[in-house]
Amino acid sequence: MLKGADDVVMEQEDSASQHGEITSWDINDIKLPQDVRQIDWFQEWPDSYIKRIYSSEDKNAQKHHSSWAMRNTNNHNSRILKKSCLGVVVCGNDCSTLDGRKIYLRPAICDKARQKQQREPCVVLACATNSAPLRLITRLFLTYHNLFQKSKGAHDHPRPETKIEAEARRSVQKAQTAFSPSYPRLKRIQETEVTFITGAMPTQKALPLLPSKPDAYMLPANFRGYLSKSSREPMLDSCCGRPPYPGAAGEDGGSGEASTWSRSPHVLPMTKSSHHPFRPSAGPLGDESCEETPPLAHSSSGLPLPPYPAPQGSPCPRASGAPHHRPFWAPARGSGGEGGEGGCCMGLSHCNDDTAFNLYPLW
DNA sequence: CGCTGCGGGTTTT
DNA sequence: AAAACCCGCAGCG
Repeated sequence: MLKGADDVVMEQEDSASQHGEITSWDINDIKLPQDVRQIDWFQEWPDSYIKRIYSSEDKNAQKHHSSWAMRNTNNHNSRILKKSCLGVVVCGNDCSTLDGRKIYLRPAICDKARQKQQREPCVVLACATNSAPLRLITRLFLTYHNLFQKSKGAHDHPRPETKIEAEARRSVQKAQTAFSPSYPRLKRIQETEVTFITGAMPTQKALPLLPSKPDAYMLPANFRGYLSKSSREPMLDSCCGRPPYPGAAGEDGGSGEASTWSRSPHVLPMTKSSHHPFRPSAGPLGDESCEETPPLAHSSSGLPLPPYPAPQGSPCPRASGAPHHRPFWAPARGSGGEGGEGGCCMGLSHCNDDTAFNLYPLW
């Protein structure tokens, strides 16, 4: 059944090898390579079939973080930690914001919390829906053996919020509830929406509610059909597995199965985490190789991104978390920090896209 | 309160 | 038999 996909992933593995990565090991190996020369940047959005080796300095790798909502899946092997993706939470009403974008919330990891989450109203203004059915898609598995990581399968759903974004949204919701218990519910929802959509973080609460990068959980209307028509059976073959435009078809090759959702550098959220947590403190490759960021020629297609060679082998931090990707209009946080790096992401394509996304009113 | 890792038990392949 | 899933527990922030 999955043989086709297996073939694909094998090709992707080959592709990874071409990048010089060590692929001679398997996560199930009792003895994993000791003399690791190639250390990978932490993959915040692991997708498709990828094997990576992280630095022992990499705290995200140590903690087995992922921006996908992953839950543990017991494989009865204490040496190996296996996780499966929980998918993404979408509005049960299939609602959209005024500009047609969808919201993609992060599923709670805890079962109880997730059930509770699904009883909560949609965060989108004026959406009276009380159900936000969870799309549970577990085709991707992450396997960790210490700092060795292997992902298998492909996400066939959009990226949800990052953990930090979800936490921020929750805290904002909570705060608003606490502040005004008698506040009309809808009103609260509206404000929550505003806050969460603008990406306000706990640490940024003092900042004005500037629009941010909701891209991670808000995708263009083009993706509507995907969710509304095939919310149960995503059409991998006809949709995600194919580049949306001819130009990208050539590079497709074996990576076709890989989800395009996660291939989108600019579908990445602008989060606090994006600024450091998912960025190795010191990478073996430095800041080079960011040229791997695709020359986004997506504007016409409307799709947020073109598929591009899988992230594996791409140590570009931006490719995995849009790190210092501050909106062009956003004030620099603090006086120093990553300010100096912000400029490197001011590529036109990114800016154009971000501009389009960020300036869209959502309510 | 929710995330994370662990592990026993069960179901599916 | 192996893989995947379900569930509860404990530690932690």
